[in-house]
Amino acid sequence: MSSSTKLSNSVKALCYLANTGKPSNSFEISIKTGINASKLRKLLSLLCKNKIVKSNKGAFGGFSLKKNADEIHLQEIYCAIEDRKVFDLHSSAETKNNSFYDSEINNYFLNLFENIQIEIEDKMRKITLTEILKTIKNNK
Amino acid sequence: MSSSTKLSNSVKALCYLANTGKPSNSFEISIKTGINASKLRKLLSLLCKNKIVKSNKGAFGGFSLKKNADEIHLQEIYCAIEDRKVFDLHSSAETKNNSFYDSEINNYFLNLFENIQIEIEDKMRKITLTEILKTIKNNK
DNA sequence: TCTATTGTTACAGTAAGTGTAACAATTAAA
DNA sequence: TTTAATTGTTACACTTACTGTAACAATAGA
Repeated sequence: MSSSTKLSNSVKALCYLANTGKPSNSFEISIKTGINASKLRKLLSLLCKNKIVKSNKGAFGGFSLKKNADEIHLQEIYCAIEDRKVFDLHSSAETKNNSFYDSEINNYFLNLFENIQIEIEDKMRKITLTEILKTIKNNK
Repeated sequence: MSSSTKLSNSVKALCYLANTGKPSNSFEISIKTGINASKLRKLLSLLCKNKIVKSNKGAFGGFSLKKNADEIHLQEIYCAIEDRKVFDLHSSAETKNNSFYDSEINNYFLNLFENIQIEIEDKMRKITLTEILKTIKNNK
């Protein structure tokens, strides 16, 4: 799954959980969202580790939100499911030659990409699940 | 090449061209920057099509800047070499079910990612090759 | 005409992503 | 305590994308 597909799949699942209120297992969420149940469990287990979602094994178990929808923001969802950065500079293999400002330019871009990453996350930090739910309901 | 590696390789080549002043062929740039000559020609041909670089075939040909370094900004380099977006929502395969706000959530993210893309490009539009050269020389 | 160079295509090799299945671990209910 | 349901994780085959390089046609100046 690409980083953005993971994010939108996670939000789909979270929106469903926010709407139903009650705990739902991966099969139920799979049917309602169209996302493969195994994929869902992978994503939701990451969200569990980050205290966004609560899971219960065993009979009548399932997933539910661990916080209110207005306390969950996009940035923490993104961080929970994504380890990689948006921009990813492969400065390993080709950078053994220290010719012509090589490392200076790499550093320049590492710095630039880091700044961009911070801005994106700032933007996402301002968006809560509640707002997303509101937006999509208005557009329906 | 990942999108960011392409960008930094392009900037490396452009910095070299800005520094030497005179036309240089792909082999010379390859030696000085450590980037494969064939790769360089691919990148530089894209930059040619976008009027950033000038190329001359035949004996004593090569590449040179088509504009002054302070007229070349990062955003146009990025656009010249990159067709893909930073975030890329694969909304094709899985989205045939129109279940549970599926298309609404996809639209929400398409819109969000588009806004982020615009902000990144705005940021890049403010950075010229001259500034990059200045920064890397200061950090040397 | 000849030589140097770009621009483009092709290709083999590698790496990464995908979707699914399987199953161990766990938990709650009976 | 047993049973059934469910998560969490691993494995795997499949596909797709990326990579680096080579090759060579097209081109243009000497």
